[in-house]
Amino acid sequence: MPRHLVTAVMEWFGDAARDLPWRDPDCSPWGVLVSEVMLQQTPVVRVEPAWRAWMERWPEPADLAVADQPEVLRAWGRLGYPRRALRLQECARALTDRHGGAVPSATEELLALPGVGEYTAAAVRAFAFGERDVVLDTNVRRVIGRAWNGTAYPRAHLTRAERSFAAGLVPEDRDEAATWNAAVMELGALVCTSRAPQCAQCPLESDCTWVAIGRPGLGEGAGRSQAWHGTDRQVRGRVLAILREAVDPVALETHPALADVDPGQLDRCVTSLVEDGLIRPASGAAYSL
DNA sequence: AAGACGGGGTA
DNA sequence: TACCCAGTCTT
Repeated sequence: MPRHLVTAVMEWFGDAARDLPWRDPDCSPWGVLVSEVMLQQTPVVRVEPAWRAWMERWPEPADLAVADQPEVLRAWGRLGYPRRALRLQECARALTDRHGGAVPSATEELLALPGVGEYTAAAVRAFAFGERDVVLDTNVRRVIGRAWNGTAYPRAHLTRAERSFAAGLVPEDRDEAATWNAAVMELGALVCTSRAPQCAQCPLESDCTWVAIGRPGLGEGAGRSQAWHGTDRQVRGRVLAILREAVDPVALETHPALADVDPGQLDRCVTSLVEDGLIRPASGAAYSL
């Protein structure tokens, strides 16, 4: 196992690490957990201001647990996947109910929390508690795949073999493990990017298997572009955007900003939003957060 | 194992 | 315009 690659990434991180508020040594485990949930599919630059406002408003799980849902959804704003906001509040309630208002450090307890899956549980353990764990997000998988395995893009699903290989890279030492997890993720986010990797800036360039074989497959593994325009997801987003801005309940089916939406699709989306608990029927045929 | 689920920045 | 992003949950 070429350990010197691991060392090179950790040394690179010493100079290149971004100064992010949830990396502050004084940041609470709750702050780390909030950041990780927000960062699920939303880039750092958009999360940072929302995270600061969120933490100022609800500094502890107990604060968020008793917040009004419409306020929570408005604070979530345009981060996307708003069901995460509801899960985060459910998570806060679970923390106050089951864990005395604190974030647990045991994997099993973390995984039992709403909105916390394999990645987030590992990330909280590593970044909030300094535990030695295997943190595998899309960045880490891409770096390992390229530098050690010579593949341009990771598979759609995490395999047992991939998890096992990544585990073998994590340093035995607790502090080094924590540094490695943050460092390799940062390398994937800043240098070993998906579309346009900056190999000339990479500490692994001279040791990278993928570079050695000529960087094959760049731009290929992209898969089919996910449809967006006119999808239910887009319509749901538009409905939510209207209700976030509204002071009073809104009659959606006659709303001018939704006039171009097929009535059947609009009805389907409104129904699903109600089922998801994101909106609720108000007076008459109007809806609100 | 596959599909659903937001939204905006970037090339 | 197309692609990408610190994933999770449901079926």
